[in-house]
Amino acid sequence: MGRSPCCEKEHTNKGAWTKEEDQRLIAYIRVNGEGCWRSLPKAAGLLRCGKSCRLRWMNYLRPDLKRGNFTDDEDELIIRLHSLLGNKWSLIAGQLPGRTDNEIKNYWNTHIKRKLLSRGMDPHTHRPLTPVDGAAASRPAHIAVPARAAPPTRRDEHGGAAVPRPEPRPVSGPAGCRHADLAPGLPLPP
DNA sequence: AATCTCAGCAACCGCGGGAAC
DNA sequence: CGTTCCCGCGGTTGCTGAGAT
Repeated sequence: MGRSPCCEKEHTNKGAWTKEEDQRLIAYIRVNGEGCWRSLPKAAGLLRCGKSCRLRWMNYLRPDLKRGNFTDDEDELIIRLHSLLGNKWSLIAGQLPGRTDNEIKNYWNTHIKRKLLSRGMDPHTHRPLTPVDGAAASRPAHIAVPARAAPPTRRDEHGGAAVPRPEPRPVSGPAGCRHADLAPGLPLPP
């Protein structure tokens, strides 16, 4: 019943991606487009599970990714969307072209949380932390406000897995797979 | 100069929804 | 109609490098 036999998890690599793996994945998707992640690794000659390939492509290799510091506008938009949607990172990412849910999630946890706390706002409820005045006064002691200048350190190397960003290039749609792309966008409230 | 601490980020894990048999 | 499987999402982990001591 059901479908054909499923993904064998043995004989798959884990951890950081190598340049060669990246290039194989890019090359395959350039030709065949996104989608059918389960069969992709085998077809592309990768010893990875489809899930891992999808993640790598979506979060790092996609040509339309921005890969840079978030602007103040983006910050504010993320904060606003988070107050409306909660931790629906994929929905929030849908409103920020070139940004991924994983990137936004990481950015939220490392930067925006602190930003809100320094304003005296609860990052979860988006309400003032306590009735008492002053942001710093109400900040929990264990939560540090930007301890460092937080320079825009974008480690393009991670375990030697980084690869030069591929030049932007339209990718053909899912080749025969059922799922559609993420909905184009949510109507933003006034 | 060496060591320690912590921020930042890529990648993994587990689960739920929904489509394919 | 029930079962199986794929896809995508959110949460978490672990590694790396920069700053502090």
